[in-house]
Amino acid sequence: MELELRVKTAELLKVVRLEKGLSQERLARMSGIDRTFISGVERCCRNITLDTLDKLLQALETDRSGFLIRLAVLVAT
Amino acid sequence: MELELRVKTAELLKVVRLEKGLSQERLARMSGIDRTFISGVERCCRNITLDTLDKLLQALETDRSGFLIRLAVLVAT
DNA sequence: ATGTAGACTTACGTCGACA
DNA sequence: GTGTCGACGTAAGTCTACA
Repeated sequence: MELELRVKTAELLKVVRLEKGLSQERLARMSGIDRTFISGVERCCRNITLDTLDKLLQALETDRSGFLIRLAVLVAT
Repeated sequence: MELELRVKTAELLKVVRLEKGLSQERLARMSGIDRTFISGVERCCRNITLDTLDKLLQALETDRSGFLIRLAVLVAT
């Protein structure tokens, strides 16, 4: 399926954000990424770059390795 | 470290391409991504989006899940 | 707190050419 | 076969404002 990676990443980003108890607003301030863009990413209207994804992961205090493994599981199903 | 995700992804993309015995030229034709851009990505001068990464993985006939796990290992070290 | 809309700047990604 | 350069169109990412 096309777009699979983007869709699953969007899903997982939102899950992790909620796990951390953060609002889009707070994540935006912490990551330096615009809130409206984060909104678009989570609803999968926006195609994110690796650098921007990296910034979000850092702000979420999620280690990259763990995120990638969770993503691998999501993508496999 | 900043850019970690991008750097490690670039590394792994090149490794996988060589494992498959493909040239940048051939990968470009197969994926529909421009050769000069692939060159830039592998040398980490370019910041790729998830959709473009996905296209490259499909052309490389690498399952997304396996790639993400290898990437997780690379990023962890 | 989130979604959307528009206007804006920068970088992604394409293409042709040459070392 | 790869790196690089320059030019180009489109989409990434910012920002303000309103529901």
